[in-house]
Amino acid sequence: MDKDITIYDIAKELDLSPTTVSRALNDHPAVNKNTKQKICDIAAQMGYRSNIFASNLRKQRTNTIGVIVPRLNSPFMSSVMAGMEKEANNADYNLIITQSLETMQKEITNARTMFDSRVDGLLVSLAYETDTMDHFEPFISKGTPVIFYDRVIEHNQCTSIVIDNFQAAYKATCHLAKQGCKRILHLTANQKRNVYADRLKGYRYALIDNNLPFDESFVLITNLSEEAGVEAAQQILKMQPMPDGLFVSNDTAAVSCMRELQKAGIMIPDDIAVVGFNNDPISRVIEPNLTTVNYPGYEMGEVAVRSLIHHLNGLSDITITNTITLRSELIVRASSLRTKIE
Amino acid sequence: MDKDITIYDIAKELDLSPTTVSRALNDHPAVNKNTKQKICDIAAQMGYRSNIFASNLRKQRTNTIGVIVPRLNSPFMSSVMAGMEKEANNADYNLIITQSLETMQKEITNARTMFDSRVDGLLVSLAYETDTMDHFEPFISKGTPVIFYDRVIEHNQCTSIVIDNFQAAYKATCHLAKQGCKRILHLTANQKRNVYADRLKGYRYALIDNNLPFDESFVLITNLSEEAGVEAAQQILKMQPMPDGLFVSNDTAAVSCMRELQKAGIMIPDDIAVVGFNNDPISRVIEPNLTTVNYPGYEMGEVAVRSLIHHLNGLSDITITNTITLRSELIVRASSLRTKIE
DNA sequence: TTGTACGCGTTATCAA
DNA sequence: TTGATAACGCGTACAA
Repeated sequence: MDKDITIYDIAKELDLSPTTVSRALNDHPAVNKNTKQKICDIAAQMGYRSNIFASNLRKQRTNTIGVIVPRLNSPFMSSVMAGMEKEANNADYNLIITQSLETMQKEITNARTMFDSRVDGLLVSLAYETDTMDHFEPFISKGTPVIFYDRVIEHNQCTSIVIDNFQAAYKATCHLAKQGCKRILHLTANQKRNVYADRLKGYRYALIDNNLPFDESFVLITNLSEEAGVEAAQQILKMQPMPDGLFVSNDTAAVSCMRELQKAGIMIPDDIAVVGFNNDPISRVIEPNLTTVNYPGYEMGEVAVRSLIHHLNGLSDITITNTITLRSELIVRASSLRTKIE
Repeated sequence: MDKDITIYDIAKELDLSPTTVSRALNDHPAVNKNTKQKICDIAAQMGYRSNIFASNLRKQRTNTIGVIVPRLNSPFMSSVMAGMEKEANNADYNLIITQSLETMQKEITNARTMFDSRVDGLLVSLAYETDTMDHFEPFISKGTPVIFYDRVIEHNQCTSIVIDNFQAAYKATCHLAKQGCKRILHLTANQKRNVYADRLKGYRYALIDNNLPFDESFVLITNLSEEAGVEAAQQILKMQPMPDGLFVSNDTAAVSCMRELQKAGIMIPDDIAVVGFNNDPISRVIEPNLTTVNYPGYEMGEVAVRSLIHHLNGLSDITITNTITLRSELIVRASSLRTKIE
């Protein structure tokens, strides 16, 4: 339990002032080259480590970015985190990460923690049920930048980073229609969240543009978990006529739903064609391979952190940028490719 | 960009001393009930938020835990992170997370960052190539607890949290042997890491106990990526005689290897029986479903944080506890279950 | 080029 | 029960 070395210890050792030591250690130009060398040498030798708290307290800046994420353990979100960590690390920022576990209550608590931690900026993907933005106001009014990613919300002071969920869903649904599907069911989640609302919209417009009727009962709102996929399959099996196409808002639910349908003897894609969302690893493993939308999570994480840091460095202004949209694409695989069209 | 409210502002407002305000806000017993109420009320009203840095600086404690992880975006590691975050959140600790990306260089840099951030404790899973512990010494000599999880190393001051990799591999290999496999190949990773060294050992002992010969060329050391699985399959296809059993140290590589073998017309499990490791979601999706070792990542994360916090609170002493071993189990699925034994 | 002196916001100590 | 004061370690305006 050694005592920490401070700049005072170094100053005493070299008979200099703490000021000079501080300057030397921070590459301040106004310090003699030799002095600087001596200071750095002895600092290393004594095992000096700067005290971040004292420094932060003084500088009113933390070099820390707060991240609020619904869940850490999904393939998509863990890719996002990986991309964020890489960029933050490169720019010498730390990442404080918390999960809302899809509840607004935890999201509010997390925001408070982030605020108390004086993060320089905040990256947020909203929980399913969040329906107020009050917990982010303290950041806004303090001038701390807030960026939303994936599950975003319109806010005139915040940038959003998204993919074009409407377009992606539109294309996915059109693809199913082109494969001859007439009764396409959409399995998705809470309509409070842009990602799911936009996808539903894309689905509806695609139906219209393909002269297919919209049926309220063909939209299933769930939490998109593995279990939700199974339950959806059970509902689908009871429907008559059964849907002949399925557009699911994530791959987890798409795959579990497919498997449950297959267990019941449904042939995919011939009886029901299926499209998922995210391009998770399982989508490439399920048989038949799942058609899905490639969602560039890693890049989204990189872009989010990069934008935030740019803004913090005054190189850009996120209060002007409204939305950054990343490219996504439909990856067509066997689960939706019909050999013979009806 | 409002100015932050401090305890001085509150003190002035109520004509009290900052000391009393501080006490009231920290539930100190020696403060009048009414005074306390008044202080808390006005604090809330003024939007006071404690400055963590000032507090940390003064208390020499940060309520922050550092986590070093090889990669964030693997199903196993993201489960571990999720478990850690949950426990940390519950105990009012923050988590600073960094990835080493499997390089020792980054791991060292990360450790420095953590040290500078004055984390109260450090949780580490080692990179493939790490072969010195020097970067953790500063923590040890300062009395900051370090706990290793998953990829651990023997250290007389640190607890390790693991599963019994030897036993797990032993059982997996014996299972293959019982299925009639005579030539079992082991696909694994860098032997510097306990997890892979122990599994190789378990594999070897299982061979011995089943009267099967050990063949150096039947141990493939890779990075266990998806590509590595494909390359392994290509090597396997060239072998003669080909192996008839395959024990792979993670599911990612096991699955990609299986698929490549299947493409070449190999029947699984009849030509080659396969066992993976981790119980990732893909293991339940691949056909035939992959026999694998269930590795409780979420629990490992919880246990790691819980142990650390217990230690920090003086409720236990991790310098005494050598190792915490979590339960793991072989999950037998179709990829290794032979209908007819040779 | 170097140094003096103070403030960042909190908490611990001691005294009243 | 409350308050005055110092200290945590660093960075910076100002002075030399």
